[in-house]
Amino acid sequence: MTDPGSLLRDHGLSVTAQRIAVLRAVAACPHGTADDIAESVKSEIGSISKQAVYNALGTLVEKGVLRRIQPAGSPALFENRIGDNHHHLICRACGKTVDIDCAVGKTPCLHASHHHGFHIEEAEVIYWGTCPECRTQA
Amino acid sequence: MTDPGSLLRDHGLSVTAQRIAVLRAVAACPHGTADDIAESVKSEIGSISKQAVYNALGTLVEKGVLRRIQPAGSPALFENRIGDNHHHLICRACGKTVDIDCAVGKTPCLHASHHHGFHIEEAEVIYWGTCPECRTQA
DNA sequence: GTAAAAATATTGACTTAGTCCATTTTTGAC
DNA sequence: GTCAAAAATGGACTAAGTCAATATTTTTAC
Ligand SMILES: [Mn+2]
Ligand SMILES: [Mn+2]
Ligand SMILES: [Zn+2]
Ligand SMILES: [Zn+2]
Repeated sequence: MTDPGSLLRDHGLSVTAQRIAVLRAVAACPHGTADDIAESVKSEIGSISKQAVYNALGTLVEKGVLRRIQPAGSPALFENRIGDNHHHLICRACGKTVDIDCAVGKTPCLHASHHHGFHIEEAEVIYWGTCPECRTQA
Repeated sequence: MTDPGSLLRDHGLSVTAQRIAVLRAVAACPHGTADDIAESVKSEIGSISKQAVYNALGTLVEKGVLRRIQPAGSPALFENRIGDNHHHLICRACGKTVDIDCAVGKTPCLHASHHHGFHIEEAEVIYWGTCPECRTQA
């Protein structure tokens, strides 16, 4: 991982213990919720306020350092794998989330057939299914 | 529209004033929120409880009569256009939501490149962009 | 048509995933 | 080191639902 301090400085952000810990936590739990991140940060630096977690995550997403995924029926998930337009496959039963490479590459992989005059910025793809573990249980 | 009474009966559901009104409301406001539906129902039959709205919508989605869309940062939306696997294009600025015909056949992106042993049931696609109105304002 | 059983609706408390805001603390620039 | 700007904290507040007990309506059986 890039040094969190430089990463923050490179994006014009002040370097705080909380932001550094949040960056480390996201690296440690990919596709973690704000709550997962908070727990991980607490175990690393002792304490952090809920608001600081949301602020750090929000700012870092804004700067393009992190990516936020908001699957239906789940709190938002965060990851630091960015810039490759990858997608997600989520288990409907247990919520397990895995990365799926975009079959087409790095450029936006989907083009709406008729765009109604909209300017399209992103095509978000979520695959829903059942993971191997949940499937054997059913 | 199919007669709401028969539609309910055909799916083994009891026919109640609330369910009929909810079906009419969804037909009247496609991509409406539970709240939109509730307002529409109230103007039609006088009153309905919040819970009855959620119950009716939930049951009808379960039976495949309605479809629920849950875009990031928005309450769930409901529609009665089902069975054609169409997608949605949403304006980031104002939330305007329009239908987009399914891209299957046009892109390889709808088939996960590597499915990690999951059984994939659905590929959900949401296009994010800016609608013509919001674009001229910017 | 009526009565009992089953399904549904109502009400109000409760929950989750956040946001808002006033105050305190930390950071970066000089 | 001083000071202004930025960030963190704590606590109240909100939106979008869910839960559970009770009341009402609908269906089924006669
Ligand atoms: Mn990912
Ligand atoms: Mn639609
Ligand atoms: Zn699973
Ligand atoms: Zn718009």
